[in-house]
Amino acid sequence: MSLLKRPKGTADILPSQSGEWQKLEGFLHQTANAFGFREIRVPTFEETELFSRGVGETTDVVQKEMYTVLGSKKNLTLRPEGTAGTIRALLENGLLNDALPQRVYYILSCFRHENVQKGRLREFHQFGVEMAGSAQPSADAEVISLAKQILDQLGLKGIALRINSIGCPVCRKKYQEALKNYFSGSRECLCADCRNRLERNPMRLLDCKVESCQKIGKDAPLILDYLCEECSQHFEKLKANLEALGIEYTVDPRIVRGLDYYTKTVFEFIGKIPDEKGREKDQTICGGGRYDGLIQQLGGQYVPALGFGMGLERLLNILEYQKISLTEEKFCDIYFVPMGEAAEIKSMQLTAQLRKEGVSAQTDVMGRSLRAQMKYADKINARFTVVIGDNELEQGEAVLKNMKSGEKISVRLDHTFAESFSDIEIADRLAGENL
RNA sequence: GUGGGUAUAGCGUAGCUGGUUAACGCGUCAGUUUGUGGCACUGAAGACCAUCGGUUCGAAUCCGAUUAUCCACCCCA
Repeated sequence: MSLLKRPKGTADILPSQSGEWQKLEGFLHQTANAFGFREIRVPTFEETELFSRGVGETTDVVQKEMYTVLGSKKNLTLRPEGTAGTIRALLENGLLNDALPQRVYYILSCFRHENVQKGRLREFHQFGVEMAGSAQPSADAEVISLAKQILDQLGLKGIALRINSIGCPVCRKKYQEALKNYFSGSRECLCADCRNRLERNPMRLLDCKVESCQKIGKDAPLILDYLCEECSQHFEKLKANLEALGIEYTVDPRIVRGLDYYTKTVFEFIGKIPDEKGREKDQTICGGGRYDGLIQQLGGQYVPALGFGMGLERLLNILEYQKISLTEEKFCDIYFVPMGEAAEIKSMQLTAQLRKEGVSAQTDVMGRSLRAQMKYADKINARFTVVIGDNELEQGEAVLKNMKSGEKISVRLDHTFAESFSDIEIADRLAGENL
C-alpha cells in the first residue's frame, strides 16, 4: 500500500510547532480583548451566495478560488475569508441592533484554491477583527492601531504600514472614468492583461509590473485627487489620528484591494521574508480596510464597518525569520532521576502529585542510567532535578538541584515536598526576572 | 490557469562527464567503571537516493510522466 499524503496546500502543525501557535493565539485573544473585541465563531462553510454577494462576483477569489459543493437547491462554499461570514452572523443574530460599535474578532482557517507558494496555502489561518457601526476615522485608527500593537508587541521589526483611500462608490466611479480616458490614449502600447483590465478594473493597471505599462502609468491620475469632500476629509483625519498615536505610515496610492467590498480606507502591513534562495521579498501579513457598503449588500441596514485579516502562517514565518520564539522549545519544571525499582515508584508518585498541582514534572520511563538521565534532563531544559536512590528513600530526604545555577537544596520526600518545591520554584522564577 | 527551478537518513548538505559496500555535519541512542547534565572522546542505529516507467551490460547520476516544494505572472493573508 502506498502512503497517503496530505492534499496540496495544506499543512500539519506538529507537536514541535503547536506550542508556538498556542502562544500566538493566546496573545491575539489577549490583545483583542484589551481593545474591547470579543471572539465570534462562525461556520466553516456558508452558502456560496454569501461570498459572491459579499466578496464580489468579479473578484479572483470568487471566480476561481473557492471550494464549492454543488447542491440541488443551494451551493455551499468553504469560506475563503472571514468577513462575509462574520457580518452575516452579526446580522442574522441581531447584534447590530445592540449598542454600537460592535467589536468582534476571530481566529479561523480559510480556503482558497490557489497555486501554492511560501505563505500561500490552500488552507490557511487568519486572525481577523471587524468593527461595525462607526463611520468615524477614529474607528479606522483604532483598528489599525490594534494590528500595529500586535505586530509591535510580538517584537517584529521592519514592518511597514501602507495606507490609501479608494473612495466611496461615487468618487471612485469618477476616478475610474478618468483612468480609462488616460489609458485609452495609449491602449495599443499596453500589455494584453492591462487591455483587459481597462474594462474590468482600471485601477489594477497601476499595479502592473510590465515596464512599458508602468511608464505609461507614471503620470496617471491618482485616486487621492478625485476623492469627494467627505472621503478626502475622512482620509485626512485618519492620517492625523495615526500621527497622534505615533503610528508611522506611508501613503501608497497604488494599494487596491482585491475584494470588492472595500470603500475609503484600505491598508496593509508588509514584512520581509526569504525565499528558498535566501532572497528577501515583501509579503503582506495583514490587510484590511473599511467596507461601508457590505452590510447593506448582505441585506442589512446601512451600517458602516471595517476590519482586517492577518495571516497566521505568514506571521509565524516572519517571527521565525526574525528569530523570535514565543515558547521554550522543550519545557520541564522538575525531573526525577530514580535509581532502582523502589526509587522508580517513589518518583512516579511524586511526579503524579506535582502534576496535579499544575507543575510540569517528568521522570524516567526509559530505564536509563543516572548519567544518561541527567543528559536527558538537560536536553529537555528541566529547571530542577532530584536524584532518588536507596539512601534518599531511607532518609526521606533528597537533593534538589537547580540546573541553571547548579545550586543544591536539601528537600524532604514526604507530603511537604510539593509545597516546598513550589516555594523554591517561585523564588527561582523571581530571581530570574530580576536579572 | 501559464512559465521556470528543486527533490539524497529526523534536519542541513556532498556525490565531477552513469561503474561495485551512497559520504559529511547536526540531531538521536549507547558508552568513557564506582551516585549528578552542559564540553570532549569512542561507537551504533538510521536512506529501497520523491514515485512510476524508459534508455543501458550497469542509473542517485541520462530521458519521460506523476507528486511535492520553491519562484515568476496573477491574486492575496
